[in-house]
Amino acid sequence: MENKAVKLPAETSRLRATGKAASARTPLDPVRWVDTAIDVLAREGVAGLRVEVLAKRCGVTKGSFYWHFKDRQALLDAVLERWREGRIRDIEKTTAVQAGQEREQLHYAIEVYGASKNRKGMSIELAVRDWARHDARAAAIVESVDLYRLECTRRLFVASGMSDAEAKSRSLLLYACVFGLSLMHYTHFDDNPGDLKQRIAERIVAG
Amino acid sequence: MENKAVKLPAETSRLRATGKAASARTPLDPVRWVDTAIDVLAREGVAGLRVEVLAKRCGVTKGSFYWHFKDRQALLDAVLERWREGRIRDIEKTTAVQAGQEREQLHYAIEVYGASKNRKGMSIELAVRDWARHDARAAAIVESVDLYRLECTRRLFVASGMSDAEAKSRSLLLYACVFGLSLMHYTHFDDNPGDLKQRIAERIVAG
DNA sequence: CAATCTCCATACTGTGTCGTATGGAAAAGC
DNA sequence: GCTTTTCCATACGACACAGTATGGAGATTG
Repeated sequence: MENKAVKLPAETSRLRATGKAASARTPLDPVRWVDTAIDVLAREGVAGLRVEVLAKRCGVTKGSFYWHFKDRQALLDAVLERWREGRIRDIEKTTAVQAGQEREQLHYAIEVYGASKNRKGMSIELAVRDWARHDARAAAIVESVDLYRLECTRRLFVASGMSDAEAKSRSLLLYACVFGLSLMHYTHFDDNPGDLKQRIAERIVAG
Repeated sequence: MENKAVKLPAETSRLRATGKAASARTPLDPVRWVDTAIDVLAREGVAGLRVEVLAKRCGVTKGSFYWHFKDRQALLDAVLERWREGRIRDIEKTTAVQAGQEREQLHYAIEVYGASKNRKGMSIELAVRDWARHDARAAAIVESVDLYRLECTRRLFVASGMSDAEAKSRSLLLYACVFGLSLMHYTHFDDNPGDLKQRIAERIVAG
């Protein structure tokens, strides 16, 4: 009666993955709800995650929502969990490297976050972080993700020949700078932002 | 009829500055409203700036608010303007230095922002920055403040002997890192955060 | 003392939101 | 074919919020 949200996700998900488009009757599943929720989260922040708004974007009404989720908080939890899983996978992919290529991989990690192609990902990132400033659950998720990230890049710095203490500080510097840059507006500060970013990246990873 | 908000601010302000405590009849002025608004902003973000909530915190009702301000947006604008003025003054104070002490002053600037004593200031900072992600007026204010900050620290880096391009990148690195650090949760990453911060600061300002 | 002005309370409308209750159409199971 | 289950629409109550209208108490001014 209470945890309908976890009911048969694999089954319905498979059903939608068969290529059967949104025909006469294609039932929504929690996955779809979380998808659109993250979309809205990226553009409006957690305050934009309102039940009726999401329902309209899904082409249904609230009735559907409250069948799939116990309440609004259940959706928020699902969004957080999904975000964490995605981040963990992403970090593992980004920091996987063969020996000797650690510095290049660190540069790549910085570039990926700062890339303009990844604007949506960074919007989600900032939205979740602001969310975490007022919500304990979000804060816990963010902290766990941060710890994982910091640890992965720390290993890269160590593998590239740094001391453990230095590697830790560099790792923290890297992510702080990446996130900090994304919430600053420096378009009119320099006419060559590419050179700026290059110098900054060099300062972060160079020995 | 429309811009009551700018009505005699100096006069009423002077009246409250005479030491006359909140006795039987001490009228509120826009300054008081903005004060409490910034207080709420620090703890709940711009979403917490609701008219009736602020009124309750001021010990009055909405009637008072709509006498002093045209609407909610007028208060938000006043908050932004006040924030900018405070930041500009603060930057000028923080980056004023006699020749030869530029590096020490840069270290001091980093320390001030990262200090735990300045938590409220950083909360406001982050709240305004998140606000700017969804509001054009806030974005304009943040950009102007950022430009001023970047320029001030850039001068310090130049005065400490760096090239102009390097000074620009260091200036951006400094603020990006300061703000980025404040929205990360790295408490459990290292048991000696002081050493981490010291290394990071050194990496930012050292030649 | 009367008129006016200042500052705020109260009451109201209208909208947006969460959550519940209930019914109903389509599919699945027997 | 009938029943049950699945998934959603509709209607409703309760509350929070922005903004307006109006009145009224206290101070100020003439």
